[in-house]
Amino acid sequence: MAKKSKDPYKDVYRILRKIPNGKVVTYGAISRKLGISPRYVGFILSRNDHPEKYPCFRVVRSDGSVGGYTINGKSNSRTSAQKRMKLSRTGVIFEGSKVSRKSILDDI
DNA sequence: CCGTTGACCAGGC
DNA sequence: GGCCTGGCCAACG
Repeated sequence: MAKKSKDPYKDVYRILRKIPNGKVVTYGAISRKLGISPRYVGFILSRNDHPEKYPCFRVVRSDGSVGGYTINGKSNSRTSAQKRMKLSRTGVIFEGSKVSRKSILDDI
């Protein structure tokens, strides 16, 4: 049941830590789990204080496209390319420009 | 209090 | 694949 967290930031980071290698979660799955809007999930990740420390690159859009990626307030084609590289390096399978459905955890 | 903005989602064309 | 619309919740000025 999607109960609202008191500290969505903390819960998002906790979820990131329990994603196994070679898997990703969607913004929607997190939003349903925490009872917040998917937009807010992205907003939280964009304000990630430690982009190198937390595997925020393991969050993708529901259609399998990688979505955005912000580092130090910068988001552009280069950072999204980094996101894809990190994903493939951790074992995530790509089908063209999208993440394979098999690599996506629809529920947490 | 109100309007705008977001690393989104689902549905339609 | 693209574009648009309505909805979502919180943050910000």
